[in-house]
Amino acid sequence: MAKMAAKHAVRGSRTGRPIMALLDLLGRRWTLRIVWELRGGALTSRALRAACDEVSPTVLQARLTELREAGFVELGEGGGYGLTPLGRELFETFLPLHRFAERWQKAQVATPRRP
Amino acid sequence: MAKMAAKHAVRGSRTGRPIMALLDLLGRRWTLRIVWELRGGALTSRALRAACDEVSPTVLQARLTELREAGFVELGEGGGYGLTPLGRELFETFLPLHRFAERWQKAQVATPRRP
DNA sequence: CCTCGATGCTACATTTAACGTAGCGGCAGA
DNA sequence: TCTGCCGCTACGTTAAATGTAGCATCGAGG
Repeated sequence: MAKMAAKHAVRGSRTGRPIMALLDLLGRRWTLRIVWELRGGALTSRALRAACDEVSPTVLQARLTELREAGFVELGEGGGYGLTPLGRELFETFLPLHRFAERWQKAQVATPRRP
Repeated sequence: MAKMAAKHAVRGSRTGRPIMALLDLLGRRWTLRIVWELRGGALTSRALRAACDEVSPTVLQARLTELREAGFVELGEGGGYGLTPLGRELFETFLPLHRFAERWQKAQVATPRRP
């Protein structure tokens, strides 16, 4: 199998199942977090970096590029990154995760660790 | 507040916001994919590995351990990994992503790439 | 008993991704 | 002009993922 495709094709995209491509894209470090932090509106790259616990700008730019190519994020006219309408849809798609996360934490403390 | 569990605490767990911990956990390679592949029922470690495009067993075991500690996955009596009730809830939480992914792919081909 | 095959899981060397720090060119305001 | 922030990049270091091989264990068949 040749390496094929451009820089880095989304893993799983060759399967033809878009869910695989999406799961791979979102399964990279900071990707989900970035979308989450942009939920309240556009942020400058530096503000976004601060919101993401001071990610290294290398990864931040890489993720932003990927997210822009995926059509989820855009760089506004006057600067600042924001979600596209599609990106906002994506956010709302996994928004229920928020409430789930809280129930999960309760289950965490309620469930004993490995004995 | 200090939960501070085992080896590597989930990044973001120190923020006290469970969504951060969850986003970090799910934002690791193959984690989302693993949950996805277990949606149809339990799989043996090797079958799961095959389903995940032959991930290296190192990462697979690491993710399975994390997912088990998180209470999303369990190792059945007679062998084979399966989702716990909580894990199934998690899956159903980001199940809408599936339909979104297909709309996304259409938007992908409709949107011009880099000229 | 003894191999055979499959299970869950690990070792380890290599490759890749992420990190951390510094800095670039550009542009607006003081 | 001199700050100060903008988006973005270079580059050396550290951490994670990959790929291949193998271990111990168990159950079914011979």
